[in-house]
Amino acid sequence: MVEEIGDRAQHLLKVLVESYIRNGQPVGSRLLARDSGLDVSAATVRNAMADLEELGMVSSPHTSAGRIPTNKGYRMFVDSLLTIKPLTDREIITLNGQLGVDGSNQELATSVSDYLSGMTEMAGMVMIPRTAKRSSLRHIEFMPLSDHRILAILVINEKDVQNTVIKVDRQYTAAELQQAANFLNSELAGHELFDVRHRILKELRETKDGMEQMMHQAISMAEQVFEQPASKSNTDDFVLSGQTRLMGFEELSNMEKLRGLFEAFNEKQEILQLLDKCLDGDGVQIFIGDESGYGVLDECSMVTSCYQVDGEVLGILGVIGPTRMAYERVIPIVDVTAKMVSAALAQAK
Amino acid sequence: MVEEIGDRAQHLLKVLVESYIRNGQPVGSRLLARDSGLDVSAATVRNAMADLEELGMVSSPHTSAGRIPTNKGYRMFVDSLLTIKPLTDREIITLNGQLGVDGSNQELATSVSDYLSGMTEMAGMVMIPRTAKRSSLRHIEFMPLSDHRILAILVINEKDVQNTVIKVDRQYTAAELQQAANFLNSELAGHELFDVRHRILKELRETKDGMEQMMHQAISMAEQVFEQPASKSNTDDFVLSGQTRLMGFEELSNMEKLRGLFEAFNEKQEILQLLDKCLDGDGVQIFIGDESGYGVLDECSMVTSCYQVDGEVLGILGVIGPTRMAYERVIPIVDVTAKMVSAALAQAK
DNA sequence: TTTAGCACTCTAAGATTGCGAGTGCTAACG
DNA sequence: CGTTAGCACTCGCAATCTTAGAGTGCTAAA
Repeated sequence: MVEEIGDRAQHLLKVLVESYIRNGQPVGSRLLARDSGLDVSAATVRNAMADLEELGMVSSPHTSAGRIPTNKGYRMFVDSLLTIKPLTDREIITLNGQLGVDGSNQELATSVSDYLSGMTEMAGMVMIPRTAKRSSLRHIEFMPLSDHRILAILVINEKDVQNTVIKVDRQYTAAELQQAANFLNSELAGHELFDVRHRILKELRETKDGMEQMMHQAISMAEQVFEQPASKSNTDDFVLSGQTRLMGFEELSNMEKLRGLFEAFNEKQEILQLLDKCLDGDGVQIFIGDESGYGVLDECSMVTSCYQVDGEVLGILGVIGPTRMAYERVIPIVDVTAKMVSAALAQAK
Repeated sequence: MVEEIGDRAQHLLKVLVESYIRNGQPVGSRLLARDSGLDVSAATVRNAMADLEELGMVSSPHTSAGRIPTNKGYRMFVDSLLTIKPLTDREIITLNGQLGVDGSNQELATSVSDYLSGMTEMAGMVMIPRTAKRSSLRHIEFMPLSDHRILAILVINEKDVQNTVIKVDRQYTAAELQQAANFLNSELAGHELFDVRHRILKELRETKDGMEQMMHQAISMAEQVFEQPASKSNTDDFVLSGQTRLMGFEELSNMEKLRGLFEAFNEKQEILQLLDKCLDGDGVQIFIGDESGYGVLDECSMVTSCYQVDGEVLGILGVIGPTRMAYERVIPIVDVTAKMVSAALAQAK
């Protein structure tokens, strides 16, 4: 099971991947022998290549081209061969300047995503998971609409606003709704959304009898309100930017592939699912090619990391680009960005 | 100034454009002579073609290819030669089924845009102009945040909510803010947004002295609130869908062009500006190629129409696709869609 | 004014060729 | 036994050439 790879072969693989990432050209034995720094002949390198090919680390596009890394080769490269290149101070300062904590989460996410895209020249993404355990209800408000409908406005977490239309069985006056909102605010404000969903139900069951009619109705309205956001607000907490940069890469010049990719971006749903998987892992995570089991990402890799406050994961950010990307640069960028976002959020709390 | 084109030449141009739209191939004189239905020889057609070329209606990619229409040729075609093909009843019914008036404007716009994209197999777009004269303020509400900031929530037009963070010079209590909101609501609720922007200023000036401190402050808060939305909410009232369909067209297989186009979609700003121009015109309007003076739309055309209620224009909708599109189908689709949206909105009012 | 005829032009698609890069194999070497 | 040099072989790429076909413009006749 354990695949044996000699030190020299490992080194050669490393140099090969680096060369291929730099030039995008299949790497031949002569060139590799020269660039490796080892004092061996091309023939020796060829033997090593044959071994690596057998292990599925490299492959040749055709008989007389050099070798290119396979996904498995990339995997080995990033897992154990990669030499990370730390960010310069200047780059870190730039990032810090971009991070405004003033705006809403949406705005923060957008600016971070832009930053990631700009630094890597690929597509940047930031996701705020919908479970959002940290979000607490600040205030709730009702407003009568026509046709037995009510507009409910939730203020969450200091700066985010969410609104939902619910339907009720009769027309309510503004005063009635005010009363209902007052009641709900006194009961629920300050609690976390997750808890709210459960406390509501409990309260309804337990104190069903001894309550005023009005409160009864207030609670059933609240129920309606808190049912929806889980599915509806899903799409709003994912920001992607710089997609068009991906059009510049040769490996994505196939229109079919590219179209599939962009359609996936539009769907969001599937990408989100994929990102969900990263929530568990700590530190930078990398999906190479279709490791994600997601066809359209064939020739792409995702480099992600989660950001967190007080040890609790708040979300995921990262970049998406061609598999042939400069990992040694991209990885620290994603890593540092995640840490700085974490810090910024902690400070803002 | 008036360019003379004989009846036969016009007919030939029509057939040529139709043929080119269908096949995407330059049209030669022999084929054209046959398809035109006229009883003339290819040589005669050639003479006519030479005239049309001189007038700038057609051009040949190279000496021995057929002719293709120029933008000017397309323009003449859609202006005076086109035979519109009405929609089938079934298509109209489908559209009607898709139009839900329940949701917010945003949702309505999305579904219409999807419909347009689906029917034409190109990109659909729906814009709600930001001037939004019809939108009236329903309710305003303040909520204290930390650091001398206040969250202002506007309810507009029955179902849309907008929120803005403003900064003030001191901390206000919830009660104070409630009082301010009450005052503003009594003064402003029910008025159109456009008017509100102006009434506020007036009122400030005129009654400056005889007012309570609180109201003074309320007004200056309101000023801040109504300043921002003009620029901020610009981006939210434009929906585009099916962009990826454009990737299927040969004329857009040039990566540079395509990228420019998609970047323009992301910017939104410039497209909106363009759409603004259509607001004046009545009925279906068509931009062919770079008539818009907007480089990235080189090989594209836009077909738009505005939708309105009570004779007042509410917004623009339309499709964007390659210049070589089936106008005789697209035009009625856009036309009918605009009318049905108008009707749906009138009914909902 | 229209038409037929004709020489001419240009492109797109094969076919052919040579070159260069790179391989795999084998035999020799330390 | 790992390493190396040598060599025949394969393959793709680009350049060159060829050919077929489509279409044109021009001219002269109807």
